[in-house]
Amino acid sequence: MARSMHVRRPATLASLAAELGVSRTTVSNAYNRPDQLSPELRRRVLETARRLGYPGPDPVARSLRTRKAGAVGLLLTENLSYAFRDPAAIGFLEGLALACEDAGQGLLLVPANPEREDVAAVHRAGVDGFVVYSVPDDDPHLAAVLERPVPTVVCDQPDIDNVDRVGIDDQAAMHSLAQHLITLGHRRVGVVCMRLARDRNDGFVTPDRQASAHFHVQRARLAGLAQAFGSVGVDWGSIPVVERFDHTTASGASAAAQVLDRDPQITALVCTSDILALGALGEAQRRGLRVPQDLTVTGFDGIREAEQSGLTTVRQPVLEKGRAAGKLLLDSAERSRPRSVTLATELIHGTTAAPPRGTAEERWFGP
Amino acid sequence: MARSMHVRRPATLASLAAELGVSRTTVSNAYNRPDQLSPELRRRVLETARRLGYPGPDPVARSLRTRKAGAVGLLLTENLSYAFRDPAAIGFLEGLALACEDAGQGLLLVPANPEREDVAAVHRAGVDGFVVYSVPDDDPHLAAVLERPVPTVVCDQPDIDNVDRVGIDDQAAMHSLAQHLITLGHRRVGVVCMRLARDRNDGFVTPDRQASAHFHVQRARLAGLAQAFGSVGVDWGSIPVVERFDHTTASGASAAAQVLDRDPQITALVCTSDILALGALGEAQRRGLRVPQDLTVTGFDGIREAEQSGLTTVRQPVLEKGRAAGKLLLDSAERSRPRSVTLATELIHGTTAAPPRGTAEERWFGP
DNA sequence: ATGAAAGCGCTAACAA
DNA sequence: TTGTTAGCGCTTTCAT
Repeated sequence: MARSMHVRRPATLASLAAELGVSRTTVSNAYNRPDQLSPELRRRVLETARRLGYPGPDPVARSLRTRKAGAVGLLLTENLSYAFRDPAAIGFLEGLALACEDAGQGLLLVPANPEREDVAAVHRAGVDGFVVYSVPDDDPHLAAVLERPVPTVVCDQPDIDNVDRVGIDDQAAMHSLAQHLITLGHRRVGVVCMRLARDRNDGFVTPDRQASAHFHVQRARLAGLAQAFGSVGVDWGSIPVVERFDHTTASGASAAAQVLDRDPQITALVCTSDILALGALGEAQRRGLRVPQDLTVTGFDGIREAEQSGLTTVRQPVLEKGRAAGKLLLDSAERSRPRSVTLATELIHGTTAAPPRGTAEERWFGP
Repeated sequence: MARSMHVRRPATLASLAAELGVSRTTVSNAYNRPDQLSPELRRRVLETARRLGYPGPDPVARSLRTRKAGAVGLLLTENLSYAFRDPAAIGFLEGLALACEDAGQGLLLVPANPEREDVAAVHRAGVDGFVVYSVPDDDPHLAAVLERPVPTVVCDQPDIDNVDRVGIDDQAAMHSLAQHLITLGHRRVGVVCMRLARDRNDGFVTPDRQASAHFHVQRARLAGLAQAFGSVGVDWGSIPVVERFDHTTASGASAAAQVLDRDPQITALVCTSDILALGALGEAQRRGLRVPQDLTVTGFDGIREAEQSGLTTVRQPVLEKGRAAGKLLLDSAERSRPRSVTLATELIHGTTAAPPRGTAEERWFGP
């Protein structure tokens, strides 16, 4: 297969028009409005274009003129490549990609490194709108996005003035999971959660930090737990809650260890994500704790790996979330803005939750 | 969190300059070259910008002027969302994202639906270069990319004039896997392969179609097999080769069934991808065939799921491939083009390959 | 069916 | 340090 040689842009629409002795309009029409042109002339234009190595109208110049980039920007909290390591994020991406595909729009992954506060990439992104996926509410990248005069949809985020939103009711979902554990008889529990703010804090979390977490999702899930357990008389302040910056099974394992070391008497370990829960499961096994007989472990998200392990968790429709975000953004019918979509979740009764040892409940539910 | 209201772009660099009574250059410098400006003036500019709701220089206009889009385009053979369902593609994407991130470049997923021959998305993409991942060599999207006057890197593709390339030696890798099977004693084998061309052909494949496959990767892998088995006297034309358009475990299962129905005597089933092999494993189980005692099954890629199943396969460094592609593209040092990177592969001796039943080899290797 | 004129919003020499 | 001058390459009324 051969390729024509051209290092520098060899021809422009204007030079092509000059060569042909026609106006720029005509050449433009040859590409964009074939019907505005005699077929014969169009053929001549296209042929001359080929001969001159004219690659067709420059997309950037066209974008400037038409005020349309033909792409949607995606802002992620994490290193760009993280999106491809977290199953939940992958599901979200797939859904979003689906929506973009349907609309013939590109999907631009914006490199927003949370370490550097380099907002330039947001400014540089030539897109018609942004989707923001689960970033801390004080993220400078988010602020930069909101300053751009393009429509935006935020995911897993609290309401923002005049901005569309899609998400789930994290607090209610976690509340119902907690309720389930309470019904089983659990009162003395431990918690493993994801990053609560931009600073790294691998360790125990004060109630204060819980309440003021900058990641909406984590704050809401913890609030759901605190509320449910608080309402049956548990002193939430005394419950060990351990935070991890990195979202990996290894983090889940080490966090679980930290909780279990602090209070070996806990009967249940609630994790705010499946990934963390999977790690916790590993740690339990390492310690010879049988799940669920000796220890109940729960997750959140409903990723496939969790399902395969029989994890008790909350399933959320990640793909749908992505698709909804895309649809919302691309559905430019400027109806009642801002719009808000809250998707349903489902409590998954897996095999990793059971009544605590030696309780009356255990006899009812079987050992 | 509040957001300023502006439906239409409210201000431009020019209007801001006018308001301030300074030149456009000065405003531009305030954003792009802070050092070319007295701090005081800069402060005034930025403050007035905020007051007027000026969101900073328009990225598209800037791109037009600077001839830099700050993004890399990715062209995939499949529906855009497919990339997020195939583990190998995900690994590639992760690697590519890593490289982009390092360079502060965005990654634009170009919606190239293989069904429609709609090349417009390629023309519309405002990018500084393209990475093309495993498309058929006659794909019109590929042709469109090659016509764009930007650098391009192709993956898993035969050499193209003047275009950088990264890949593995598919033929050699498959040859060595075949050699392994031959050593074990297999002669009567069946093959399950991925899509060989743009048309759907779910069924048996003629030798002709094998040799003229438009997907380089599949063609090379089949060639490696044919060569290895041919050299020990196997009549490759009599070997059942079944193709599947969709790349799923379900496809692998049904293709395996088709092969086994055609020739129940085969001792080994060679699949050209792990996904297909995983499906084949399921089908074998369904038929009560023990692997590897009754049937040997092999894959290709080395995805995690394969590793977990103990699949005998060829591991290729998908993440590295993505990263190498990105580096090649972004490393604009215009050295000796075209450059070509061939990464190493590794034969994984899993637990799904053993000598055929009742052979001398079986006695040597154990049952 | 084709052309002329008027920018889209910005940056980069080069001057002052 | 700041301003002037020229476009980057294209599309789009509005005429003809």
